[in-house]
Amino acid sequence: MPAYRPEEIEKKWQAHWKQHSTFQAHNHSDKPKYYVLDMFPYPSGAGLHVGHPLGYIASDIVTRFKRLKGFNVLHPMGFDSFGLPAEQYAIQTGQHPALTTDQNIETYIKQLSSLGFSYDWNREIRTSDASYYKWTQWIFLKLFNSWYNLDTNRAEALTDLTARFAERGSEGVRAAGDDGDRQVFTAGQWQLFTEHQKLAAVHSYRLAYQQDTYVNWCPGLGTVLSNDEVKDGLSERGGYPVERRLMPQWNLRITAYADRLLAGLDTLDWPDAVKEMQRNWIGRSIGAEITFPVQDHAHAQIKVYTTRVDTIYGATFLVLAPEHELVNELTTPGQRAAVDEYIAATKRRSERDRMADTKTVSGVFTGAYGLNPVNNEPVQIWLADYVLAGYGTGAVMAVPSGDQRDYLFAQHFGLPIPAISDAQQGLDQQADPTKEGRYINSGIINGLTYKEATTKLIAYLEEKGLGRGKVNFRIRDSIFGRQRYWGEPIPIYYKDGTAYGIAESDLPLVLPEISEYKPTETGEPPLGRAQNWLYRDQYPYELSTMPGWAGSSWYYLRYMDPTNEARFVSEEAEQYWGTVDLYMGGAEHATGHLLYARFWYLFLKDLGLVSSNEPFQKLINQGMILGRSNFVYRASLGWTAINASGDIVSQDHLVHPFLFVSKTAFEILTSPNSFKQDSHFEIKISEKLGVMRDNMQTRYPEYKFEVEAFGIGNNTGFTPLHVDVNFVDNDILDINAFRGWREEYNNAEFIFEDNNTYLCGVETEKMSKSKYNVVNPDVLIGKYGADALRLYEMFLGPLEQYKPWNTNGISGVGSFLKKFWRLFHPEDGDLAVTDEPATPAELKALHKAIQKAQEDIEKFSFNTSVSLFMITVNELTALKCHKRAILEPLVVLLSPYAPHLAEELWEELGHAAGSISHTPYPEFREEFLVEDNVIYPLAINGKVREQMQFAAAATAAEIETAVLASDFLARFGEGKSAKKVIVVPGRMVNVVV
RNA sequence: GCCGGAGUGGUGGAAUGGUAUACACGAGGGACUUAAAAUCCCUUGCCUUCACGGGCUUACGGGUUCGAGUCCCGUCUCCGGUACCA
Repeated sequence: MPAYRPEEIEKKWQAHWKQHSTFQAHNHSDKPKYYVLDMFPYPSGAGLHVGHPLGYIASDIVTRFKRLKGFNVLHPMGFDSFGLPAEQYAIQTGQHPALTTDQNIETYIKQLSSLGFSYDWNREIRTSDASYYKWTQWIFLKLFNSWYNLDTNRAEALTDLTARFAERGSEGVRAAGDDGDRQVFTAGQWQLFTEHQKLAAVHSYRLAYQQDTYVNWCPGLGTVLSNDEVKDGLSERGGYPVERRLMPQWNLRITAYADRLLAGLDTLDWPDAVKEMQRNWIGRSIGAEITFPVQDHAHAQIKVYTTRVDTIYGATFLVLAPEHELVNELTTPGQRAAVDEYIAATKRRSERDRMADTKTVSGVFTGAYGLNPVNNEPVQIWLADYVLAGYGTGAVMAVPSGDQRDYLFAQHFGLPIPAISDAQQGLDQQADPTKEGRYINSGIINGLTYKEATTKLIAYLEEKGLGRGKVNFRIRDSIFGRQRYWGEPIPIYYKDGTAYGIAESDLPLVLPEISEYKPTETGEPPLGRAQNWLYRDQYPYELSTMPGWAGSSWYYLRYMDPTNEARFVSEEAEQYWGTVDLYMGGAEHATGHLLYARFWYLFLKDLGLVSSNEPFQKLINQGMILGRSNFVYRASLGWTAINASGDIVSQDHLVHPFLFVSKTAFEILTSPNSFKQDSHFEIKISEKLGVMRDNMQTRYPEYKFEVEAFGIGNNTGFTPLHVDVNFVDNDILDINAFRGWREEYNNAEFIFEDNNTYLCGVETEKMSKSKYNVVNPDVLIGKYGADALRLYEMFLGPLEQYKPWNTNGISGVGSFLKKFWRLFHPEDGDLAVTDEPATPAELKALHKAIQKAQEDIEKFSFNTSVSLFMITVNELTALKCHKRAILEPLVVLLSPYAPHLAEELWEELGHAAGSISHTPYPEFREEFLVEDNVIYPLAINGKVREQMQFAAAATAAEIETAVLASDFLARFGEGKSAKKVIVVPGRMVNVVV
């Protein structure tokens, strides 16, 4: 084998691995197991850019390393293949989303294979396959047929609940969810219920239930979105406006698990940022629910939720959400018109306006008064849209001296702001939420501290039946339906308007074919178009489909046993593989997927179907690779054309050439204080304009032209435009490629740098098509090989960090691989590895590498291991080392990073093809690192002055004596004497003077 | 606002409290070549000096320490997340 030719050896080994299923993981093994999971990709039409494989490369390195360390590694890949983009495309083109999805998956598999990833492709799954979504539907039915028992703190079968109803009625059942929605009945009444009535009574207990819910409705996409799919009031996909709307929806009762989801976080080895995001998302707060009677309305009561009961004497008014159920009843005739108008105005405001506009204070007085339960003081009842209907009770007691938002409201509407603590300060300026000091103006808690007051008030309110301590969560039940086609059908049918789950034996409920993917004319979801789509030929099915996160909430379990037709995963497989040991993926899933998947896992655990508490033990977020955009600077030119009779004519029909100025020219010409000495660019421009004018003259001889450049000396005359980074090398523009890019640039003219190149501007931005900064891995693999790309992505910097992509550096790892190759093939000829014994220097280089390579992988510090390999190869090259004893272990060390190269060299060294993947990792032997002598830096007061060599065995005292006996102090001590000598054995000596 | 993370050469970045700037890119110079590519060698934090050398430097200001990029306190900037959550 002559020179290093990645294109040949990479294809060869990829084919070998595929043909021999080299990376197949077995469900029975004596080896310890290790499960490495990549986050489930959605196969988008754009394919992969260089940012995508970052995490896959890292996880593949870990996978291959663990195999060498003797683990049975599960490292699967599959596709989250239901989803919006394919469906949007289907609506536009009429093409079935399954088709485009399949094509996209093929592209993904091709690209992933070309990077040399060691997936067990025999376990590939796709969420849109009926054999997979059968089990997603099955889990849904389990949720549908379960309730959450607060006494046992776990999900239980609904049949247990109905048995209990039959025996004892609804009395004493403590279930997760809102008891306000539930009926109260005796066992006798239950037994007299019709089937219909029973189902209605039971519905509000289910973990999957249908309810009128305020949703994020996105008219642009024709569907509802979950909170984590909405960013700044716009849909995350497509950027369409989103509005609040009350609609019947399927929901999953994730709130039942809020406490366990929160507590479980403490057991996980995850980035703090992700854990913190989940904590905030769950949003547990400890407070109290307090009832305010309403003046002149004997039956009306307003319940508020507060985390600061201690401030109740400062509550001078109440604020209800505009949607609050008592609004109508409480509004006095005098305020009726104002209230109606306010509610109407609130509805008109989109969610986005409401979020954008948190500064303006708005609200309206209802005319009614509540009574503060601790002192019977009347307090005004207001409406304002800063109070959310969905959180707490939809009503707050406003304490203007303690809460800034209440303060602003009170100030705006001229309501009183009484102080409640002797520690509050600056109340003429702003609220002070302090918990310090003693209470004042506060009835029974005057003089008490925060802690004392809270305890006393809760006891007092509980005794009077007007309040109780309560824990609240910010998290809401998850909406579990989309008014879309391309998703799992929800396995529900309706009989006389009542929802039934279909029989498990009838699963899967296959997604029917339809003629068009749009909603029906009557506004039903696309599934309304399905012909004769009825359960058992008579009952209509639910028409919404599951959201994107349904299939991805349990996929990691299916990989353990992907083809099982009898069970979602066999007990054996689940017990062998357990949970994911390393989960690699992006931080964007922090509050969506990662929370839903944990929820489903806990639910399955309650049903006894899985054996642990948390599905993902260790999580690593790979940072995003940002694009490096290049810019050209277009000059604004003013053309004048004059015809034969001397009139200025319109030029719409003429083609004008563009003029682009290089970066330095742009910077000088747009700088407001450019001086005359920099004016050579202006001269260049006016010369160039002359040439351009002459060219126009030649092209359109019927006119006379004048042209000038606008805006020199400020920023208006030049427009920075993104230029495709593929036309740019080291920020130098390829003029010919650029001219050929677009027709209108064919005749473009340029003002160059002084070295006659066109230098582009640079900025770091997200990688995206529209910014022309997307770098395609296929191109780089073609040029440098997959091994080089793998190494380079790791070499860029710490895995978790966000970092800009710059293709320039890849040549460095390219030459490293060639150097590595040359250790084996010095003359670019046949293998020249010798069996000579290794020298101590060579052994030291090798064992340093073995030690550090392992440490680095265990710390997920891949960038430093690449540097380490470079250093090792530089050392061995300098030592002219071509010895098997050194190179053979070194190939194994490198193999997780550059597997193709390693396989090839391994085979050349005489090993069976493909066997490097399961060979043992070289053993580190410390004795090779031991040196006879150590060079110590000598410092005066911490400042290093020179070096001195000592025997490695020398004691601190010996070194101190030797240093003081030398002329070191005389030369650097500035005549002072040593006060103290610090000797750090093996490291350094510091003399204090 | 709140919660995370990060500030080190022209660039990406390295550094168990112990010689800051490893490794790589880029740049400059040289060798080989008819030439190019490839490859190899030298220089490359900043200031100062003909040179030897000297001084300064890890966002900024303090502190702890024999010794701080690293630990502590304060400030600033950037990035990510989140937000009328009562």
